[in-house]
Amino acid sequence: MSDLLADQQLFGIGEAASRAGVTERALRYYQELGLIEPSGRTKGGMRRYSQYDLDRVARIRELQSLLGLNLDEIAAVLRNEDRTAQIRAAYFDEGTGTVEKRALLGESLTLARDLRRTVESKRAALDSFLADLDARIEKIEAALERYA
Amino acid sequence: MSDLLADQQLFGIGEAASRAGVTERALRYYQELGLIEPSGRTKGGMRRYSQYDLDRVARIRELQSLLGLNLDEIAAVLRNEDRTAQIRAAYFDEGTGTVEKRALLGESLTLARDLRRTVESKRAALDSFLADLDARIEKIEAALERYA
DNA sequence: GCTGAACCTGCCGTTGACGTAAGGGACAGA
DNA sequence: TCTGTCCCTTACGTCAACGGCAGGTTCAGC
Repeated sequence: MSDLLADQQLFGIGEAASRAGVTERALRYYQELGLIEPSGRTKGGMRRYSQYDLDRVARIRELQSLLGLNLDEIAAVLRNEDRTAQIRAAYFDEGTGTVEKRALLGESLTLARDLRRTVESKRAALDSFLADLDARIEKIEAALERYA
Repeated sequence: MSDLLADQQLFGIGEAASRAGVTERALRYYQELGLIEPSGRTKGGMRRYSQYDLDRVARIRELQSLLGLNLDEIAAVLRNEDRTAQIRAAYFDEGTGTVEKRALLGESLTLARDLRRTVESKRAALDSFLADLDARIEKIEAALERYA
């Protein structure tokens, strides 16, 4: 149980920022835009971040650097993912009817597929870029070969 | 020969901008940063862009959106590519000695490989991102299957 | 030669994503 | 209780990548 408590560890904004690899200002800014909300606050009003929060920050950075989304678009993606989690919760709730469950799953699937399309098109572009680059490299290597 | 002339067609900044899918302001800004230089000017000083110039703009946008490079980094990449082209020219020049040629090719190869590393790491990250997403999608689909 | 559209060079404005400093409270350890 | 460090909110500053004028010039067609 002490392990469980250790797992529930909360961090101040300084520690959280350094673990997440961002600045404190960035964390406050993300919060301002509604991207994250620290899991708790001390009685005095100081932010306390959980590992879940840190993972969420990592996700934000990933969406930023990998897909080039701006923070508004990221907010939308995160809302979608939160919604999916919500759906999962309702899905496992005995009180949810079958028809309802199917609707929820369908919605969830649509959201995920939308994101997938975005990512896939990016990947395709990147692949063809890489192919071009490889062709160029091979040409140069072949030229060098002829001189070796 | 009229075909050749047609191929050499030059565009004003308005037409060039709309063809490249950017604004006139952006074209002037890229020029300010040394990313492009219109192939010519009229006697009165108006910019004239060639197809080569437009391709270069497309490349700038690609590096921007695909790799997330800023304009300074793009300037560096373009300088590298220009250098490679220069090298190719020298390479086919009879006046260039064998040792020199090999050095030029080596430099060219290094530049291309550097860029390749950047692109490849990005692709890897994107791939794992996509794999995660696919796993999520399959889970949802499986859940839906059980209800069909 | 005239006219309307396209273009020129400044140059200040804007937007997104934070940076940074001020003027205070909160907290943990001695 | 005191002290050093961490943290709070508020608010102005910054940097990249352009946007958008103003005031004058050039060009293409008639």
